[in-house]
Amino acid sequence: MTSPGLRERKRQRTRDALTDAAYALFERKGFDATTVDEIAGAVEVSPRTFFRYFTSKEDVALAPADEQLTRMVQTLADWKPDDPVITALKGSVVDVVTACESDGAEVDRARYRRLQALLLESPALMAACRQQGNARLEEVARLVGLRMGVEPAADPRPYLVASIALCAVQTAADAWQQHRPGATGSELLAEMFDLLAADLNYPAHGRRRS
Amino acid sequence: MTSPGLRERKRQRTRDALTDAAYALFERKGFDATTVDEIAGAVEVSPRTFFRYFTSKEDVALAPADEQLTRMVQTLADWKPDDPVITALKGSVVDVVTACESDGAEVDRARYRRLQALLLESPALMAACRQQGNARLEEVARLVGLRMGVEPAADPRPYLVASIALCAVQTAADAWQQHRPGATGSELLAEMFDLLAADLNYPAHGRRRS
DNA sequence: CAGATACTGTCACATTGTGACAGTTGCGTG
DNA sequence: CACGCAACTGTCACAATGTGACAGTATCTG
Repeated sequence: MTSPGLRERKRQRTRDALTDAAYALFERKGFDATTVDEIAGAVEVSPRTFFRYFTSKEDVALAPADEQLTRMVQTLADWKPDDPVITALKGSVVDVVTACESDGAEVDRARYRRLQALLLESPALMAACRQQGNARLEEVARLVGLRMGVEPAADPRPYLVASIALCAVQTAADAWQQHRPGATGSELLAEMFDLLAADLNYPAHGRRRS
Repeated sequence: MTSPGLRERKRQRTRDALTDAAYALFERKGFDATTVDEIAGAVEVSPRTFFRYFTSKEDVALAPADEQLTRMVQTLADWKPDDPVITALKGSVVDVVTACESDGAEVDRARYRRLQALLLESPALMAACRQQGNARLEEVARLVGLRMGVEPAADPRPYLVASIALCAVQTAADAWQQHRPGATGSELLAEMFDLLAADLNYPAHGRRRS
């Protein structure tokens, strides 16, 4: 495995510098009040160049979450094929977050936490975040469809299940930030997935069937 | 009830004219390719005035959906208090859509259908749509929490249930547009809510089939 | 070294969205 | 009816995001 080449290393350095500068400014001024010009200026780079690394201001903020999401989808794709859908979904999500919380760098964990706060602060960023999740929906639905043995193109159920899984992740993130900032993300995620089946039937005990 | 006054009528006419012009242009050129300037120009109004009626280009496109959503939340709030959560959610959503499909004007139904197509065409509009749903999440979660007898501020489960309900609506809309454009919206919605409990446990009872 | 390739800065531009200000028009009061 | 208030509108100016085109510079490949 040869060295990545000077050009690529430089490019990665610029990208990291932009991310760091962006998060530093977000921390200090908030997401909305920070402009792309400022981020680019902090790295001594033209604003035009910023848009060659990130497609938008939201993109740089959501980049860490996007990597996590990529890992989750990949883990789901590789998951033990005999497990039921809900087990595979819960397992891949929990595993990725657990790995991050135990192996990940401290700066990364701080960044995820910071991102949660930014999401509460900026509706625009929240919208971009939901859109980002939605962009993976197709792929998750495909994997879910495979596992359920149905065709996502003809049956909306895989989409429904995939959407609900994303809901659980989103709700866990909200709970982490708003209700129980002390808990670990993996705990909350596991809780959410465990709640899914139970709550939908609420109050199922002693009700009429059909 | 007295006459609304000339001023208010005029304002409503302008608003309707903007909506009509917007949808006509969207139909002809698509959402992204239509500019606010064109919409305003078609009504002989300054672009500045457009933004006094709608906060954004997305807003004018989503206005019909927003009204539906308002009706659904209202119906949920007034729903028979003894029904279980899932029944109340399904019932209020289905009722509103059913009422629209039987009593609503033809132009309205065409507009909902057109809006679905626009959502598929424009990621920006889709993002705005999800944000719009998310804006009601707080309120829906509050109503769900009341019905479940728990406090949404301390327990994330009402949020989870509310999110999932919105997922079901969204998925029904997708299915309507993509898989079964012939079906009625109320049919599909009822189907989605009926699927919720069953699919989440899939295949909890017995075996996965391969 | 030499050409192909990638990266960057500069310039110009379209679009969305907002604030300030002034002119006009409908509405209620005397 | 005349008056003033409040709402509505247009114009101007402006900030910010995002894109296309072009030229110059650095890197990589042969």
